[in-house]
Amino acid sequence: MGVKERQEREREAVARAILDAARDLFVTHGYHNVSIRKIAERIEYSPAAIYSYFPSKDDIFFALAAEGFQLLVSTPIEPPASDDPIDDVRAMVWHYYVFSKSHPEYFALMFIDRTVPRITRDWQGFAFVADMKRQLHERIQRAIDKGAFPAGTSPHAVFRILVTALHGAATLRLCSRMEHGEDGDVLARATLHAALEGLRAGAGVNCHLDTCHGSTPMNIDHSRESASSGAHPSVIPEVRTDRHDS
Amino acid sequence: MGVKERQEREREAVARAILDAARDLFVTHGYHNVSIRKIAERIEYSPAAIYSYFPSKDDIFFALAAEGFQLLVSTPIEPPASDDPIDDVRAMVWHYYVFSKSHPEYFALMFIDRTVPRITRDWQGFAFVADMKRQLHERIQRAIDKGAFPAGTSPHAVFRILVTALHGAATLRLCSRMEHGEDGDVLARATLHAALEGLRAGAGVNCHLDTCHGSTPMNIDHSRESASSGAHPSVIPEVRTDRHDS
DNA sequence: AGACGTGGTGAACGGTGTTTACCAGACTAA
DNA sequence: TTAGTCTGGTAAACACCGTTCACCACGTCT
Repeated sequence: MGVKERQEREREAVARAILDAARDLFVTHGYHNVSIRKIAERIEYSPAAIYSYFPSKDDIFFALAAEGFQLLVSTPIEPPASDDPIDDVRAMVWHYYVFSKSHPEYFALMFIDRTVPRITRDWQGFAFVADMKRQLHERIQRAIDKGAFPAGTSPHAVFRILVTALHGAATLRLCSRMEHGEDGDVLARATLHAALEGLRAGAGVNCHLDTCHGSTPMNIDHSRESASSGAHPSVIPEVRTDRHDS
Repeated sequence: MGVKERQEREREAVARAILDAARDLFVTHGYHNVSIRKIAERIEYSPAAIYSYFPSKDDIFFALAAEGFQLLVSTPIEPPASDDPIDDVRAMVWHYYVFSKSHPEYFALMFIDRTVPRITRDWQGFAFVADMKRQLHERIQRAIDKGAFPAGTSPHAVFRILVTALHGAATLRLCSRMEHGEDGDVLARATLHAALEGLRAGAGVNCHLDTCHGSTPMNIDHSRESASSGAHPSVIPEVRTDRHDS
């Protein structure tokens, strides 16, 4: 009777094994240096077998990206250094940097790699990430209400500016573009500190970054929407994963 | 008589053609989607011919990276908006962001791509980049002397913090990790502004980022030197280009 | 017991970076 | 002029890659 159920379980187990093998290999060798053949060899299946679990290498990435976001959201944030609401905000964004250190390959997959397939707009993994963002906004708003930032400061601006600044430090470190002997943590802390002080000095007042209040910062495929960029209209080349239809 | 000279010229012309073709293809298709075969086809040579001009695909990258730094240094900086020394500093670092927009593929090659070969420490292209950095430091020091930043502010800290913050904005934009509808220029300006205001408020005083005062922020191969990192010692996987000897 | 369906396979296709044996033609020296 | 050398370029091969497809064996259902 439980035949279908057992088959289902077995399918899931193999899919799990594929993801585990892919993750392990990605962590140690980097995404695009890992081949379907290597994954297949690791799980002792033929390369073709993988294609009955995932339509393409792209989709293995999608599944791992979802795991990455789950990891980012579910990892508990280190408690702030003091009761100062500034430190509360600092701890929240610092979480982003810590994640880039503790899970570098997930971070690279999710936020850096340009050779990785674009996540399509209607991706199921959106909801819980949006939830997290809402929580962050609320806590920032509370800090503003307590007077940690000048009245009129945009919580969204605070969020984006701090994440952007830390993203710079995280990517410089992760992509080995630090200066010789420079300490990534020190640079990250200093950059975050400067941005925080600037926001305390009023840089987030009347600062409208949100033109639409939409999604989260992942590599979304916006190709169908109007390209509303600056002076250099469309110089940015479309970089995609290797596919045959090129 | 001038035979050697003519041969030399011809060699150089072909090398130039290879680099031009590679650059054009990289700009439109992205670095790792371009094959030696495609470059060879473009210049109407056999793939093997390229290997008598460049030892590997890696070295074509090195040559292009050198061109990129040359481009970054030689492009004139947009004049500052006012006589305020703050605007002078702002204009200098903004140059970095503008470069990420006007030459996205060079920027990605030089500062983002983790799949690109590491530049070895004893690379000839160092000198003139170091020169540029010295000039920037001097201009920042002048701004400090004029009172634009608090006395005791470290010019090196100003430089690194501002570049790091802008690097975040540039990479978020370039890697398509902006929020939906967000304007890259607005985010970049806001982040830079916040960091500048923070430094004006004293975030750069007693801020020692330079442990060694060494190289420039490119992907240097530090493999021979002691890895002096933070809490997660060596989690960062070594990501290298596809090679057979792996 | 026999038909059916599904998961897995080997082999292939068209691509990749790189190496190698070889050749035609330009140059040089006798 | 002729013989020899040196060199730039090539075709073919090697060992990979992502992906597809015809096929087969086995478990399941009738």
